[in-house]
Amino acid sequence: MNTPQHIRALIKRLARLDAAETWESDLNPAQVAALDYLARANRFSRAPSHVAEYLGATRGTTSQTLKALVRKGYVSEHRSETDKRSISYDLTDAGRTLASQRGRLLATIEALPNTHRAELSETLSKILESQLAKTDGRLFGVCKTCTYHRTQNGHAYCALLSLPLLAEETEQICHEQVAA
Amino acid sequence: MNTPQHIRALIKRLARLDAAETWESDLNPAQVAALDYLARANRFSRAPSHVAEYLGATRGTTSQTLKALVRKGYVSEHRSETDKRSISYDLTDAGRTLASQRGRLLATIEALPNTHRAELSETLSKILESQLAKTDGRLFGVCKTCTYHRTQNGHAYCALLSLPLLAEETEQICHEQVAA
DNA sequence: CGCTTATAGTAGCGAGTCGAAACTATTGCA
DNA sequence: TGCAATAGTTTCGACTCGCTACTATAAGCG
Repeated sequence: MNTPQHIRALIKRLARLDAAETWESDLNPAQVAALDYLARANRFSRAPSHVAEYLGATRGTTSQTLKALVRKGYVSEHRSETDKRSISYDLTDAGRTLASQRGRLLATIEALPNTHRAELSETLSKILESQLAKTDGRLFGVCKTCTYHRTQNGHAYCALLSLPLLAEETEQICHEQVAA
Repeated sequence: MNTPQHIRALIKRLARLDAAETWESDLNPAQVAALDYLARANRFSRAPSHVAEYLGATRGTTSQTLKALVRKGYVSEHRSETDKRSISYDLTDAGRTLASQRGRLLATIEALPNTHRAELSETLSKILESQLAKTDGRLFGVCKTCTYHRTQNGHAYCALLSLPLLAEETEQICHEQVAA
């Protein structure tokens, strides 16, 4: 019972059952997925197009989902000064509260022994990387694991954008991230 | 990077990107999930309520999805003689063809080394079992791994339904399955 | 036996997702 | 200066989703 078919079925069912749980709140699965992404992404990666690429959806669809989150008060829109086309979405307090809620799947994963978690993380990461390679998708990895991440006398710095970074920002998802 | 949050995100993103791929066919993700279940389930487990429970959806929603599959010609309806309320869905040839198509995720999993596949299968199964225990959900495991599965002079037999089974049926999903 | 309750499946509703295509407003490049 | 690329939005039709209300059949029990 470790056929590829079986493993795929496990991944899909796990995700599906988790998504079904989501209807208990006032957000649907797509809205939860978007909110969850925004909660983990840095300030350069919270535009509709970034959410769309991360979720594998079109910009049009994502635009609607984001508007729904604004309407429900979990997220706020901020237009950029430098590029007047682009928009960034920030979580509101309500959004942060909702995003930090635990959920069954997380609790189950937490209960796993450390060694299993490490193996699981490793294997799933490999699978994701292979999948993304096939579609020219980006990894959306964490800032501090990026080739462009630098540290100068205790301060983090992005060599791609030529900008200083806050310590907590280096733990966030960046759409520009390239594995070191 | 093997925090529970990260692992959950990996599972959900993998499933989401795989679901996005299904729009390339003329079936949407829910329809593919239902078709995929029907392709793997035995003759006692292909009713709308079984599909609904497996997918974590309501009977109403599942009913519509199944009707869509009938309309598109991938599945056919069969009413039971013994219980006139119940219906079973069978795949048509077109349905079987579609269900056997490979897809990127499957190919990626196939490319994994055997040991990693075994570990992955084991850990994901544990997670799924924990999740199902929390919601009183059924495992929908394979017939031959069930407590009620018997073998009498080379022939398979179900001790719950008191019925003889075909060899290939013992490899299929059964909604009554209880892990031995 | 008949009556009540449980079960199996369905229809219709309103909100929202989904991709696709057409559209506006910027920005960037030649 | 002009034209192409980019960022985001709108609208469309098909569909999912949970929900409630409904029909038909079956099963339990007095």
